[in-house]
Amino acid sequence: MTENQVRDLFDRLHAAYGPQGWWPANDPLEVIVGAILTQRTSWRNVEHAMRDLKESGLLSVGALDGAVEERIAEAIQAAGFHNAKARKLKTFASFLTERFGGDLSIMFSLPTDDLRDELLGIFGVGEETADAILIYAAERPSFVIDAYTRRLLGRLGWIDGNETYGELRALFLGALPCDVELFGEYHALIVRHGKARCRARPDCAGCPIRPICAGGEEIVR
DNA sequence: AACCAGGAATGTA
DNA sequence: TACATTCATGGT
Repeated sequence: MTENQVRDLFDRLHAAYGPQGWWPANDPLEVIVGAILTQRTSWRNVEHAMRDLKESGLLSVGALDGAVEERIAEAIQAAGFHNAKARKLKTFASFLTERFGGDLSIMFSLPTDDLRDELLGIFGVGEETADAILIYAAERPSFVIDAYTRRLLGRLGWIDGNETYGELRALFLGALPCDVELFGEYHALIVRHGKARCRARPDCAGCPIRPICAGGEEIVR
């Protein structure tokens, strides 16, 4: 995967689908909650769970920190893995409360690298979730590598499937100008493309980013 | 009706 | 480091 390929792919996706305006949430906390809820889960189910969570009055740092895990789990049941995710949400809220007085803007005032390390130290926040929070909630430059990204790059024949998360992230960051909006749009476009086309059509028939996406084996996942 | 969806933690070797 | 298991709902 060359740097030119990375830049060219963005241009094709952007030409095909236009601006995406991600993340689909109203405020930074909703981005974080959504990022945790969507782990290995369809966005449709996440929207359902977010609605129920809000209607239960639990969509705030204070409410999540104060609520018992079982009540959170009940509210987010539609998202799947609800017990595990309830623990993650409560852990995040508790961490934020103890360490930063429950104020997201204080945590987000950390330098980007330190902020990423802090996020990765929180139970339930892995690399993808941390990068999603960095870009879409904290508005810091980073890049999200997810299943859609690996699937697309594999189908394009640009990767062999053994690359680590950090390696792929570094490839994108190294090939592009450091621009939060660009990074956010790029990932959103990859997801959009994955949902719209390549998943439904294994042979990539009618793929809007042809000719670079023109069939081939689905190598990863 | 099997298959999959915008992962992460934990345990084993 | 590398790989398996667990967590669980809802749409197609």
